[in-house]
Amino acid sequence: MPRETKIPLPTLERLATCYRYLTDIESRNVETISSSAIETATGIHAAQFRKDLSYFGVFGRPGIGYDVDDLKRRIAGILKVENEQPVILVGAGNLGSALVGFFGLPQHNFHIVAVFDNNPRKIGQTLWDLQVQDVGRLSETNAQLGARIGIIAGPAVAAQNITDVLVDAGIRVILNFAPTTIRVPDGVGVRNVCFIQELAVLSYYLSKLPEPNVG
Amino acid sequence: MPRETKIPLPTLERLATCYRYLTDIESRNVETISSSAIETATGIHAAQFRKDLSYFGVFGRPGIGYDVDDLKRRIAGILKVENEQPVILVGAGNLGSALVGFFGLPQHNFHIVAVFDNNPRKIGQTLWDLQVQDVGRLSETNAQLGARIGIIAGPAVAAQNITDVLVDAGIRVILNFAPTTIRVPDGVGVRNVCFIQELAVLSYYLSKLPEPNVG
DNA sequence: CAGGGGTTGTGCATTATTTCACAGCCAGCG
DNA sequence: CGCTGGCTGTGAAATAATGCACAACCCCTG
Ligand SMILES: NC(=O)c1ccc[n+]([C@@H]2O[C@H](COP(=O)([O-])OP(=O)(O)OC[C@H]3O[C@@H](n4cnc5c(N)ncnc54)[C@H](O)[C@@H]3O)[C@@H](O)[C@H]2O)c1
Ligand SMILES: NC(=O)c1ccc[n+]([C@@H]2O[C@H](COP(=O)([O-])OP(=O)(O)OC[C@H]3O[C@@H](n4cnc5c(N)ncnc54)[C@H](O)[C@@H]3O)[C@@H](O)[C@H]2O)c1
Repeated sequence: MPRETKIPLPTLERLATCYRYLTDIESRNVETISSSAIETATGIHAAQFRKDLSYFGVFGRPGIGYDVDDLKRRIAGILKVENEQPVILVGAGNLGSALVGFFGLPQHNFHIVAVFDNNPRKIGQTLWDLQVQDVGRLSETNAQLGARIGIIAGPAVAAQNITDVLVDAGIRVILNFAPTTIRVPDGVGVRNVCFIQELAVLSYYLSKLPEPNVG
Repeated sequence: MPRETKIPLPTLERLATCYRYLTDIESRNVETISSSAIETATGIHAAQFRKDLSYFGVFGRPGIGYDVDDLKRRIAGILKVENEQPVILVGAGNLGSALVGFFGLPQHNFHIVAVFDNNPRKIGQTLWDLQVQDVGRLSETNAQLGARIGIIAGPAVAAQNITDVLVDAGIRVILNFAPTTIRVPDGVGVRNVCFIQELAVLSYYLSKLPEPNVG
């Protein structure tokens, strides 16, 4: 029963998917859930899921399954999403405003606590309940906020620049929406989200799909 | 030299990343590029990249590297992104409007040609240069547009519903932004993009990161 | 035309991840 | 209490993906 071995990245992604699902069904009054029920709901292979949990010493009850409430708490503990976490966002454009207004974030304990931009026209504007601040003062501001998670929603050309500013301000992990690869020093984590890339892969799928068998 | 064997999904994702990068450097007048240069720019391991290309019979020149222009065209051909592709979008909310206004899409040949919603207040509104249409008429409209790529930007509770409508209208691949797992019939491709999941994984990283070694 | 520095394509070893399959456990029931 | 149907945890086998290492190749230079 390895407790602290290296965890495969796919395992973490599956746990996150599952966590999302558990928050869903929590509202309905489901008490316990089996790994195979999770498979049908999320597409995660049942044995895979059980093994994922076993990495962390999370166990269900044979013959019964997992206690929904407990399972959710345990996964939250693993992913460290039990407590509210401050997040700062750079780039108050189209995507940035959508993110600030996205209620799904606070619902999952991620709170955007500050928004920055470098455009004088944007600085000072109010986005939902936040005032856009000058990116030049990011470091200063974050010294007080203490956020360690940052989101890049600025243009690709500025992404590296923004990255450097974020890292300088003590940000330790970055979610990057700009369609470009950013360089970070060791000890800083990055995940890229690129819609175009997703569409490109879908486009490939599309070309390989058999013709529809409609009458 | 396997031409039409099963292609690993990571290979496609890497090609998409690389494609994005190539469009970047095309503007500057770079003629050729080596796999190791691609590695430093994108983080994709050089040998890996060469192997990825070899699946498709795309070859560079030993001692020289790859012709940028040609390579870009070849990858575009693989991913089938050489020609304009119509895309339809469901959900004219925060995220939906950001997507419609996102110039990166047409730049990469993806054109959002119609937007649908079920909220009477949204229907008829103009989003950039598109008028929001009633989702009830999606199938009818798409019979003319012939789009085969669909984007879901509606709420999670409606996602399955929207999926069914899309599939019914002849959509063959779906990019799903709703934080829920959707079921599709065989022969329909799906990719999910879930920001919360990304943040959750980052949150895990964060907890495992060594403390910053700042003086 | 020989030699050198640089780069590719790819078989093979290595590492990572998934899947199988089954012993062991649990609750309910007669 | 003993059996039964259902579900878990996990070692071992299978599959997938990556990284290595090197022959083959190309251009340039002298
Ligand atoms: N809009 C979308 O749906 C969408 C989708 C996928 C990816 N993206 C990517 O997200 C990023 C933002 O997209 P958008 O549509 O919101 O663009 P946008 O132009 O609307 O917003 C970009 C914002 O970043 C600000 N900015 C520019 N340079 C900056 C800097 N150095 N420091 C701080 N702020 C700076 C600009 O002033 C602007 O407000 C882009 O990289 C885009 O490719 C957008
Ligand atoms: N806003 C973000 O930054 C963001 C980020 C990540 C994921 N998401 C996800 O994207 C989706 C949309 O987010 P949003 O912030 O734009 O929400 P939103 O509420 O602003 O927009 C949702 C839109 O979908 C429409 N809609 C609802 N039911 C529909 C149906 N059955 N058919 C057609 N249209 C329908 C609504 O009328 C509304 O216009 C949500 O699932 C959300 O979780 C949003």
